[in-house]
Amino acid sequence: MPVASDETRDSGPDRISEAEYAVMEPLWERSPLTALEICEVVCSRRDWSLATVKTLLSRLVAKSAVATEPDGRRFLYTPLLEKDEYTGSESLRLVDRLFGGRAAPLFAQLAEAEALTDDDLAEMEALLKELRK
Amino acid sequence: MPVASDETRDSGPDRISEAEYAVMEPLWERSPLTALEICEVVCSRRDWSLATVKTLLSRLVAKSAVATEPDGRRFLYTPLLEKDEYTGSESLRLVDRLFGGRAAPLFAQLAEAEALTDDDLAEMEALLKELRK
DNA sequence: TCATGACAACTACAGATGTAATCATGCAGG
DNA sequence: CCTGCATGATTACATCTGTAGTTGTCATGA
Repeated sequence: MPVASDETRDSGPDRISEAEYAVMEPLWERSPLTALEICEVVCSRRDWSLATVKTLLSRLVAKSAVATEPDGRRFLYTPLLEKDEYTGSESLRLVDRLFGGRAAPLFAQLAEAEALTDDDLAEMEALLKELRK
Repeated sequence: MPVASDETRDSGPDRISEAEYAVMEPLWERSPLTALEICEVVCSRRDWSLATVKTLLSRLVAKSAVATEPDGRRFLYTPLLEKDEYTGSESLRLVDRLFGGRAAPLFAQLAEAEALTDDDLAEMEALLKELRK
């Protein structure tokens, strides 16, 4: 018979919150980092205390979004969830939820909000050309 | 001196949650609607009770996202927040948070996730042509 | 050796969110 | 006239989120 499943459920792809995302950012820039190094980056931007960063880090560890590696006294944190994985799934979620899975209306919205820079237009044009080839 | 500000703060553009969004959808399709009519649309999809829909409606009213108009015994609900307003600001938020305000990387992500249909590509191409004119 | 300081772990707590049950009230039918 | 259904209002409650304070532990320098 199979081993009785212990409580450490794999939990699937737990969504990470906005505050947690802020903690991931420095890790995506460079890793591994200590809690203090992460705080140096985000605590000023968000006016957080080091304790807050640590709480968020432990939640991220619980969600298997970052890994820890002991380094003597402290821990080094490394992202497990890749940035592209995250931005990709969030983007898909938005398109699905708000635009019925169609990307064109999203694009139209952004255009209407004048959120498209000339650079964006140029890059997208290039991308489109590539895709239709 | 200025009038002492009373407690009814205008509260600004309160964000609406995902569940609340589900209640807005039928209203954007057709309005005004009664709570029951809304439930007929969403309660099956989300496996909700009528009570849940009513709670969400009252939260939306509190956030000034929908308006009520008495109709004898019950209320008729009408959206105040327009769909485009919502999808637009959500889209902007996503682009800002995840892609530093640039839309091109978002589309690159979607392309990579193969979330762009041929129709999307065609529509976007047309729109691009329009925008660069 | 002993106090200090640096960390991670644990605890806290208010507000938002998801999901409803219960309360109150007024109209419609007997 | 009274009672029951329909409907909004009020209350409930668990979980998630944002934001920390407090505790326990160890290593290091006096």
